[in-house]
Amino acid sequence: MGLPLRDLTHPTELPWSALRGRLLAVDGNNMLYQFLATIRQRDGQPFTDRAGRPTSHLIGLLYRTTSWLEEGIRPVWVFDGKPPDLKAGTLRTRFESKERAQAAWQEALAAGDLETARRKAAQTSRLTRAMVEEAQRLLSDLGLPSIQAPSEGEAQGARMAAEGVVWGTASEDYDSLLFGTPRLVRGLGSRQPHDQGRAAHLIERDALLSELGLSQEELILVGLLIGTDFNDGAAGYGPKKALKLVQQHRGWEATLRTAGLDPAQLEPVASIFRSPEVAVGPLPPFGPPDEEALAHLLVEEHDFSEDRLRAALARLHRRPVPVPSAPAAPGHQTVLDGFGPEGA
DNA sequence: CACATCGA
DNA sequence: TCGATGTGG
Repeated sequence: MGLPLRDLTHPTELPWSALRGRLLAVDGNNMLYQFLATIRQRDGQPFTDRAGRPTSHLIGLLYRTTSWLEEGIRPVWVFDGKPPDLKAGTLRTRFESKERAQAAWQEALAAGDLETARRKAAQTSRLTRAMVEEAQRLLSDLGLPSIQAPSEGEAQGARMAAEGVVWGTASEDYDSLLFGTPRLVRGLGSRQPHDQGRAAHLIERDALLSELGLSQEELILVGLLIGTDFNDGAAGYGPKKALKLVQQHRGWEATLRTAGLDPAQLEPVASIFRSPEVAVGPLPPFGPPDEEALAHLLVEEHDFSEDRLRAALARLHRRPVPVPSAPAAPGHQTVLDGFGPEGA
């Protein structure tokens, strides 16, 4: 998933407390996928309700968002819409690797190798439309906004961050940097002991660009060379070699040709990053949780323990008074310019 | 993922 | 009291 930009970045540590009162566009598909991969039993079986429907995504969503809210982090979940046609190859490759993982999972189980079984099972995770809809229902019952992007969620989040509607984007993938997010927060899930100051990692686009001596256009060029969800990349080019080539500033076409790529063919890929399809409209409001609806969804429909739900909800009542997070450009009418009323 | 439980 | 391990759904 995503593109391997990690080696080019130098993230700074970002304590959760630094995010208090801030709005974050959360990559919903990315997060839910992580939950499906991680929240499993020893043999790799996902958690299910009594009807056999998976619940791992709901477990992760409930606990993680209540943790965030308790710290005053204000998540705006953004979900993928229709993938660009150019993503078809990536989607097919992912499907095939899931099939292989499925077989490897069964093999490991038969061999009694639980550790391998769990790892392979994680790779079989599939996020269905139904799971996303349930997650959106859960968010709505929690009183949290969610946004359905027309296409890539990372693009939608990046635009919202660039417009100052949210402070930054949260994802484990690096795609939103190519989409122009000013701030990417990674590791918002890796929790440490509750008291011992949890920390995420922050990548700031401006700092990244000046460190690498690149423009935003050139960062996209690096992406095209190493490969994105929408193109294969140049043979023999990884992050290091791609960066080195682009740093020679030979221009768009010469750079691609040097790496054996066809500039004309890559133009549509570049335009996905430069001017992606994004939604325009008011930011849905935050509101108070609907505890009855939550009990119905989680306890009655999906067999959650009532005690655990209550414990999770108790953390919402402990949440700090929200500090208004300043939009970057007050007074300017831009996409998603609305700020709903604060919840209780 | 977060929480409960257990043994050093 | 704390890391390791188990449980929840």
